Amino acid sequence: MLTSTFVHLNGIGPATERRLWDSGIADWNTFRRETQVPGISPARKVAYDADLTVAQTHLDRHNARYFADCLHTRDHWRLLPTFGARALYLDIETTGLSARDGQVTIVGLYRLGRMRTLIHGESLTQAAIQDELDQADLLITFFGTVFDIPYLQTCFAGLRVEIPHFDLCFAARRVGLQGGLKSIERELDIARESDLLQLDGLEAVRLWQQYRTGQEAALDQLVRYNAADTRNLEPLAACLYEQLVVRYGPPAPARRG
DNA sequence: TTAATGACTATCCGGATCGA
DNA sequence: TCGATCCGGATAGTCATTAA
Repeated sequence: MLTSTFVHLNGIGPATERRLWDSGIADWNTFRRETQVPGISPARKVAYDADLTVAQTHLDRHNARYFADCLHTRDHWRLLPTFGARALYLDIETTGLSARDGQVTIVGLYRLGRMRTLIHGESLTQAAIQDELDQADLLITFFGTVFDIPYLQTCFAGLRVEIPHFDLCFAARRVGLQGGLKSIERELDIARESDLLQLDGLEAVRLWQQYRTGQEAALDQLVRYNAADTRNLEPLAACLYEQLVVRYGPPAPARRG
């Protein structure tokens, strides 16, 4: 999918990219082999060839950060096959107040098949979050561009997010799935433990308050709730990716990594 | 309830093409 | 080579949506 992408080139949008695909130019190599491309002047063709060579170099070096900068966030989903193996799935819980007045209570991090839970007052530090981000190639959240990441960056000034960010909330909307994480999970038959089905973000706030008054079991349930939210982002991302490819990707023969 | 972002829409402007 | 035309990318403004 990534080597079929042309919208990162200055002056090429979705319509031109679609036209390229329809004319048989399905990937970077094919584009560069052509001596001329209809609708693109020879001078621009030379510039684009150079840009694609640079992009190929970064792809060969597995440099996801390059594509974070040159691709619109709307198109970061295209990076899933290439960088998904080293994706970091992230979900936070808070005290329920605004980022200025509140606190992060739990940070769930799922990477390489391993769940890590950072708890306020115990393991939750800026360094721990930064360490996970630095080791990942792709960040995947639900509504994280609006809520999780800005909240974390308010609580932990200087936290750097330099990797591409695939926000599943807006991806879901683009394929016609409205609603929050739980309702979309139900719609796509993504399972979670039955005793966690009734929980939501506000309940998570109450569980934290109960834990602070000494109820250890509340923390256990909160951690499991957060882990379910975080882990379920993986099958949700895969499902949404498939739908995005059908809707916005190249014709079937060109759909590769 | 608040804040912030993406989606959507309208408009503008630049670039490519084509004919004289 | 120049000018007219058209296409489409860029931009600005507005609206809808979601998180805890």
